[in-house]
Amino acid sequence: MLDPFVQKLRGLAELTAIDAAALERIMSHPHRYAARQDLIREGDETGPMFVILDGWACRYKILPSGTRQIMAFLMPGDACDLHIKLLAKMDHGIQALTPAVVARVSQDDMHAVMQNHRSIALAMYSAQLVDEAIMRAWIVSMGRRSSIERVAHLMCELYLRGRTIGLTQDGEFAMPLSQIVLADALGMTPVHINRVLRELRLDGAMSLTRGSVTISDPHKLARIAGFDENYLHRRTRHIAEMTPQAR
Amino acid sequence: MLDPFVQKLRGLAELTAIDAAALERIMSHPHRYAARQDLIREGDETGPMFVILDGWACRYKILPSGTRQIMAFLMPGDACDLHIKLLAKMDHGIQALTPAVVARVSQDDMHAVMQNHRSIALAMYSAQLVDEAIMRAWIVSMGRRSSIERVAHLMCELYLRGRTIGLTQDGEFAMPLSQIVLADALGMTPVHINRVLRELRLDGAMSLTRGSVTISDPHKLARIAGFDENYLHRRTRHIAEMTPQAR
DNA sequence: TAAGCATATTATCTTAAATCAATTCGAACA
DNA sequence: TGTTCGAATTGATTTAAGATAATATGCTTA
Repeated sequence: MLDPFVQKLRGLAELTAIDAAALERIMSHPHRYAARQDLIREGDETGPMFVILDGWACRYKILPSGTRQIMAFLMPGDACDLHIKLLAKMDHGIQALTPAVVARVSQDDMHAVMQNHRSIALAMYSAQLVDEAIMRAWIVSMGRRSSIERVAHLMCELYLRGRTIGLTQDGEFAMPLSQIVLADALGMTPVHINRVLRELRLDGAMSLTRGSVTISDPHKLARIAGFDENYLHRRTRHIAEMTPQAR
Repeated sequence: MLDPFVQKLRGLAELTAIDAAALERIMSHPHRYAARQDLIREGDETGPMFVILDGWACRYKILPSGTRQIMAFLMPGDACDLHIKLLAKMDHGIQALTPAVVARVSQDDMHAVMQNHRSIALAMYSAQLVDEAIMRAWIVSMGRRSSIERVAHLMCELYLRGRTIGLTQDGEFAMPLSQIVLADALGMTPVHINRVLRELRLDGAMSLTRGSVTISDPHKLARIAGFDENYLHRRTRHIAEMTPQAR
């Protein structure tokens, strides 16, 4: 398995083979989680940094009313919470959405690697800045976009993120999120998500089936979303490459 | 003027007088901005780190439709964008909401100070983690809270943040945000914000007047908001101290 | 292969918040 | 000391999305 973490960081900084080897060393002995299993819960003492190697997870919070809000999706290659040990307790939970393989890296190991490998540190800090930009984009979506724009925008984001780590093939995207999960992320009801997905399908923009998204018309989807990929801060622009026929 | 930046970081880590002096050194020569003036605009090349010394600012984005979404409020003591130079361009703007005094710290200066003052580095990383937690709390609010809960939640957050840097006195809070600005932050219309504020006033929870908030019943306000202060990761709990008569 | 259960789908009805439209208020200033 | 202009307030109407409910579909697994 080509390490998706190394693959992702390579999109943010130049990593040598030596850097990559150092990363792989601290990520040996990954743990397996079942779908719906918590990696860590709200209120738990903060622990190691997690790196998702396979499968998807999310950050989430359950409100007193019982409703859930998902605040971030974590896909292979994503790391969470560099420096988290500085805080005492988790203010939210992290849960596997599919069966997942996750490395747990101690603060000390990570610190040592970043000290000895300058470009890893740069890549990690860049990744954190991009994660913050993604959160801001979610705030913009929830505040000022209609439901169809919001769904389209999230799909554009996830497609481009998935592309970096090889989850896409032409307009096909391996995305294992149920409509219920999407609803919890977008602050909508599953019923309404379903209606919006039908509209996007009839529009010929995209269609979602169990475990997979087909982007039929990337430009239409991006237009509906008002999508501007700048916030993902990739080295090269990719919207054009969302087109199935582009190579 | 007691430096609000030092005051804030002291809430996150133990700083010696020497640490404080080092911070003050790199923040000499602050700039003045008028209300509505941009510190930096979306699309601009990334610049120095900003530290708000006086006044309020916000991170914002203008959508193609012309609507604005505010993604964060910056008050005295808040720093933005440690490491920002790793990214090429700003994906959002930062604008003064009131006349403001802002220090601009170069990446190199900040790096040097963090190298030589371990506790400053720890405080800065903690501050960044708290900023991320605040963004996540905003996502939760926008996704799953009603308009009255959202307004109440934001007020609780700002009150506690303002408290750290001395903007509050008993139940009185110097908060210079107009209803239009609040609307842009909460993803609502100014008209609806106004209706919600009336409801909160009639409820006896809080009332907002030009430049100032009076928290009449902190516990009621926190109850309406479903407010749980854990995400602000303060050393001590403060909700009780929101009560005017508490010392 | 049938049962069970989560997920998806569709229709109907309700509601929270947006939109539209006037005023009113109040600080800045000419 | 009246004028001006942005901000605040209130009412009437519309609408996007929620709530409810009734199937349908399709994996799992017994």
